[in-house]
Amino acid sequence: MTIRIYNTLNRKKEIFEPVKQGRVGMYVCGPTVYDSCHIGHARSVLTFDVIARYLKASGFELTYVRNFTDIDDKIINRANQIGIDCKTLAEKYINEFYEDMDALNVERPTIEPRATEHIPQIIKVIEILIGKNLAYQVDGDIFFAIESFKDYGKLSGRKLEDMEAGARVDVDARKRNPFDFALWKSIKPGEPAWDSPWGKGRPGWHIECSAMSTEYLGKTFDIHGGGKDLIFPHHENEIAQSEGAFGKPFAGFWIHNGFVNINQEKMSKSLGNFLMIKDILKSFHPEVVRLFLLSSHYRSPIDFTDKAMNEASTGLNKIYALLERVEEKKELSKINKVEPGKYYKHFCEAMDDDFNTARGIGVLFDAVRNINRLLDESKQGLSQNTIKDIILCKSDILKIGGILGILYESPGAYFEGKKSKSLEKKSIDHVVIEDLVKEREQARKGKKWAEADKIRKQLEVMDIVIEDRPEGTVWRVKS
RNA sequence: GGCGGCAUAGCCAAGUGGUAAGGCAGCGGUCUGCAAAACCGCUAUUCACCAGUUCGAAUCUGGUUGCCGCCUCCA
Repeated sequence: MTIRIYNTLNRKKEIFEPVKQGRVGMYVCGPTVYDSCHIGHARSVLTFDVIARYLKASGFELTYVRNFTDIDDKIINRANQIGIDCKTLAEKYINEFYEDMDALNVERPTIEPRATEHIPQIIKVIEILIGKNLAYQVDGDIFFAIESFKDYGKLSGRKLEDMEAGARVDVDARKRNPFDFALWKSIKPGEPAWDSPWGKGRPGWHIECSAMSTEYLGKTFDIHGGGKDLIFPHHENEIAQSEGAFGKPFAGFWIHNGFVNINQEKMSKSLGNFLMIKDILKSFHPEVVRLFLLSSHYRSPIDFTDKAMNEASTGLNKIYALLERVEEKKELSKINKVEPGKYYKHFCEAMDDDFNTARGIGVLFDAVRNINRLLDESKQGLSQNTIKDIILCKSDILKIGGILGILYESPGAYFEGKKSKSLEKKSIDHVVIEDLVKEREQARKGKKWAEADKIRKQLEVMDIVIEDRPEGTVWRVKS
């Protein structure tokens, strides 16, 4: 089984081969912790969460590093605004990040380093760069000299000459080239600072990732990821720093996820349309968020709309309803360890092709339909063969769910949770519904259809849907 | 100005040389007291447009149009 990954570095899909056979080192740029996480963060984090899960499931021993940028202009500004120190601010948003991502069932990376805890490593890299004449000091600031690094621009496909033409960059007369960037910034009043050979100051934005990835994954590692926007300048600069300092190839594969739009608009401060994860989770089940975000390929842009979310919700219901249907059959409850079946294999084929979760979700629905069909066809009882097929297929569904990070609730808990949440929102008592359902069942027993239908209508207004099954009546909340 | 991406049914979305996955919505059917759920069938002779390469293209090449992103903090 070979995995093919679209490598931003070469702008094509390439066969994935890690530096060390069987082991993968992956570094992903995490958030700058100065504000709550929005749906765009969720997409990035989920993309790499699924990649990490899949690599592990494929047998790789994975070291997954995702950093927190906990010192930076934005943090300083925000902290000063609110009147608290940077550390407290960062701590607050790191905790929020965990709350959001735990809610979204994101697995923790192997290591989650913070910039402020790696100042010595950062200083060391800067010293090497100065020693190699790739960086220069002006007052207490250190800048990287991009013209001294011959490969500058290879990730983003930029040429220095072209960039200078229509560039909009801060003019800093002290820089040799306008695109030179700060490795170290000297202390300013009211800013946190650390001792360094160049006096008190703090690291620039890009250097932390070079220092921390090297610390935990080595000078050359396999995968470096992040949002598309990070390609330039952030990742370009990381390459310049790391390859400049160590003279070795940095990351073998560069993976970048696409953006999330809101109703076809880019999320931006001016539009004020940032959708925060914690707010989305008030309206939608976390697995709906996952299913929605994973239903497009990670590199494509995706448009967040209520309609799309409701469709994802309908889809998730369908899968859980199937799982519940299987659970209700005693003869299907045997839990034996089952080898991967054809649906899981098809899913893996999709994932091997640049982590194509969209195609994989198609396979998931195929599997769901397959079991529903088998159950529909066996009204008279399940044959041994059918039982075997269903157990295998269900096991595939759960395996796929494990990679996508969905279907981890029991169907019962899932539907109960939905009911409670929906009824709570409408301030309707559970008991009221139960009573109406019982009343209707009585009416039906007496074949008083008009009365039964009237009650059903009543429930429908409350977004309650009735299912009369052979075993009895069940009610659900409309998705 | 420079760099890059995208255009597939009513909507969402896979498919990168071999004859259009999947989901939602809709219609017809099975089931049902009627429904709901589920299943079955139907719903793109066609993949923005034009030319070319090829036995064969949604897929490759060139061009046109339209949309979007990055180049400034941004996932």
